[in-house]
Amino acid sequence: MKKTLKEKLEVLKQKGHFLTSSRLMVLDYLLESKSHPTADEIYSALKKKLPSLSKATVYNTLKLFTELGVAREIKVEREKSRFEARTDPHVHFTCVKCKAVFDIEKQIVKFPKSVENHKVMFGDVFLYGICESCQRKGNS
Amino acid sequence: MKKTLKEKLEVLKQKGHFLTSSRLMVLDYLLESKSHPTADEIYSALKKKLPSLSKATVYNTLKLFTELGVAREIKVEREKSRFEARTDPHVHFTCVKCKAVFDIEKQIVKFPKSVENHKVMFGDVFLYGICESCQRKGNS
DNA sequence: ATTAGTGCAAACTATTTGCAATAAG
DNA sequence: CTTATTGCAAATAGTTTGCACTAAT
Repeated sequence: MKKTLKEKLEVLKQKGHFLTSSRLMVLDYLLESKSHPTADEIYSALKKKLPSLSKATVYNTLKLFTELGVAREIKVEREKSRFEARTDPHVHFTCVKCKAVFDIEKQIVKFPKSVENHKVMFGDVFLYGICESCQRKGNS
Repeated sequence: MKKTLKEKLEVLKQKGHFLTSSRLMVLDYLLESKSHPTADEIYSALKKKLPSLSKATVYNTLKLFTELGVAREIKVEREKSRFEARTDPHVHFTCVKCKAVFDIEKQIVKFPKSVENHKVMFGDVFLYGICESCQRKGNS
């Protein structure tokens, strides 16, 4: 279910949404980034290239992408959301020291279709600990 | 690792914290409740019994409990935290319709000690879907 | 030309903080 | 008595919203 830039743009078009430069830039930024950026990080990074960009537009864009399934919102910290362009199911590891979020390729769970009479549609697995880099720094 | 009220109060005492009526009430409320209440829900419920209670105290108390491992903060919605007195590992199921959060007793994952060179300390599994009650209501 | 999208500022929500008053030990 | 805890109000952080302006189609 990994989609390319072109495929994701196709989703926008087909649903009748305009291909604006903010949308292109946010989508491109998400696809390039592995760091699961926050709305504010995306805004700050893109503001340099597109000085007219406003934070509201970043939020609007991320909301649209999330609704269309073009991006995903990750709730590893309560205070702020992080976003990623990957929409295929995968585990996230968050470092409790440096707060970095990593994608884990190894599939460690297979979700059941139902549990205790509730119908399961999707699920998230969040692991927390000390990342490789912080372990090396003795930052534990 | 399921602890009783008395055991949890013991943790407070041993760390030199006062046993105030707000703390007793919040702890008692959490132990009685299966609904994973938000800070505001706890505040509203207890305000009736203890009219002098302030929201800041509820937040202070929940923060202290979380730090001491007496309660747990659950981040199923980004906007607000939910809390529970259970601190043993277990899966949470959230209904996307009614937003109710259920504890799942069945253990569906066993976390590895490390993944891709990161040291795993703990983890969360969140399942989302339609709960039994909403399915019956045809609320899907 | 239309109307969706943008930018700005103001509004909103959940949570935190500073400080004087209060109560647990 | 002493100092942790409380209650209040103000502050903060992230996100949303209303509205006039702009730009994609």
